[in-house]
Amino acid sequence: MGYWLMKSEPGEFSIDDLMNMPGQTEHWDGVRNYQARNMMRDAMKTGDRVFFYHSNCKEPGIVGIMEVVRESYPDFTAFDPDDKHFDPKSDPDKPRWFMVDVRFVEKFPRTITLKELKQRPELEQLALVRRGNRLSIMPVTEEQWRFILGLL
DNA sequence: GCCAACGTTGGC
DNA sequence: GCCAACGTTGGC
Repeated sequence: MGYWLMKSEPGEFSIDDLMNMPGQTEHWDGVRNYQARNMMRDAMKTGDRVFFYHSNCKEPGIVGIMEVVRESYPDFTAFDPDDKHFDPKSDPDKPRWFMVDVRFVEKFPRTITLKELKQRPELEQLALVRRGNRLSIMPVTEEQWRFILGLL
């Protein structure tokens, strides 16, 4: 099984929003970064576990867990001129952007804050805490995954 | 709101 | 293919 971390601004889409979706499931649209896209398109598999990270907010950190329930397919928001994430260069016949579907699994009793994650030498290699890293989707090793859960 | 870090764009 | 200009991310 693969492990991941995905960021979202809670003002845009929070873990509570995911909980309240029909089937507690939503497509992870709007990713417009090639590295992040490649991970979704090529590496994320059904059943993979994903940390839900709240970014650009008062208390940035990991707030819960979700699960990949559908593997990559074209991000249709790129085709819609009225959509915030419209990209005229993405053609329905040759889509540039992809997404996966995720389902809510668990909301933590508290946020595991970025501050806390940064203080742990065990997580030095985690992309999230590396200087200047802005990737919105990143892999997490099994060891890192277990260690982070142990912080709760 | 500031700004450092990074990715993308486009002229040459 | 280089690189300056610009836009975005996201912590603080």
